[in-house]
Amino acid sequence: MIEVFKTYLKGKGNYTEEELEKVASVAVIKKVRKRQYLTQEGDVAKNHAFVTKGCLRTYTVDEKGIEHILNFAIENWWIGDRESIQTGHPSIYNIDAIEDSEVALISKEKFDRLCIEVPAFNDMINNILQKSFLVAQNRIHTFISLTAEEKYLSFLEKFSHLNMRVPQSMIASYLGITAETLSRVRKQIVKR
Amino acid sequence: MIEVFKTYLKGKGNYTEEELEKVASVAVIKKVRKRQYLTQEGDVAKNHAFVTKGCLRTYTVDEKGIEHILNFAIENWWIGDRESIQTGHPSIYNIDAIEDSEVALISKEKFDRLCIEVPAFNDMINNILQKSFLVAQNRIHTFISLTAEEKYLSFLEKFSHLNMRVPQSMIASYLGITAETLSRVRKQIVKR
DNA sequence: CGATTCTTTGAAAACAGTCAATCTGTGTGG
DNA sequence: CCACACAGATTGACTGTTTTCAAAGAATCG
Repeated sequence: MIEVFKTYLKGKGNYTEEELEKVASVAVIKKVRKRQYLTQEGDVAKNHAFVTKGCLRTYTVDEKGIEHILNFAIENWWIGDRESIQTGHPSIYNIDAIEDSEVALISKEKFDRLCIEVPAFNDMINNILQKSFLVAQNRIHTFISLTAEEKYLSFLEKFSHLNMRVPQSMIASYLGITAETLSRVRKQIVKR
Repeated sequence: MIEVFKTYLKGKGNYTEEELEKVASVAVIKKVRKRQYLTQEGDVAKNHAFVTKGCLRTYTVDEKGIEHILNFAIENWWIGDRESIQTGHPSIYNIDAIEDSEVALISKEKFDRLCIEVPAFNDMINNILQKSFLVAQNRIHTFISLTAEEKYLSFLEKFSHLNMRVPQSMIASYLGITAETLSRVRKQIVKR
């Protein structure tokens, strides 16, 4: 499945054949089965992860035991707690698989070295960061300005492919509403 | 006030004297009076802005005329719609001054050239981007997991300095709640 | 099929929003 | 210096939305 990663790299940057090999060679493929953790709250995250297959999520669990999903990642997305990786502090997030999945792991050290030694890689990562920031900004805007129903509709517009793969209760969590509310919201939408 | 910018640069990256001058020399100082726009919805943003004095905000106005504040920026913060600057699409945000302010403007072209010609600048910008992303991520987490009161308390912990300078109604908007709700929340907190 | 997970539904309670009125502090012009 | 206007904050009464809790119904999987 390293091919998925290589194909992705080709599409995202101007890599020479050599550089491509260099990047791909440091990645370690790992299978993560449904419900299995990639990293857990309290761990110090050591790896950046690129999803080659399946679907994972980043989330926290509060005192009441309620899960709050911060992100989903499917094929061709990156996942991982940048904060913990960079700072070396324990992560506050859990990451686990929603489907049987496969990821390409790159350790912090190797990742940082790639950023220095392969300019195309560095540029690619910064582009992704830039895009991630805009997506986050956008999501914040939905939280401060939209109702539950509008948030769901906006989610469908942007991430309809996720809607097919992820349980509704998790989408509700991602939107910051309860599963019951989402169920009712959907009923309302269908009615019209 | 360009000195504020230079001091900031010195603290944020390993610049030679030359590089420092090069960066500072492309910045154009602009005064923005209270309530004056820096950019308006529909404009194509042309400049990155660094705040040397005062306080500005990024916000949208919905169909009902309600303002939704996405960000504040005070001294030593950057502000500007990266999306519009990069893509050349009209901005969906308004940026205006909350206090009489002063910003250092750097045009897209000059900014991009600095990123290429001054590695320290490029690194600094990417560091800021990384940090901005983490802050945004964190804010998203407050939206999906906290009540109005908890969001306000969390805001106070992180941005008490803003609390002193920004009207409550704007903080409410930033938190995605109404001014009335914030007022009641504060009353509750004082009671205890 | 039985077990488990996910979704839907109902009723009541909690929470936040709306609208309108009042209060407070600040600054301006006469 | 006072009167007045204005912006911002508070309060009350009411409405509407969302959550909570509990139970019942689908759907999925071994």
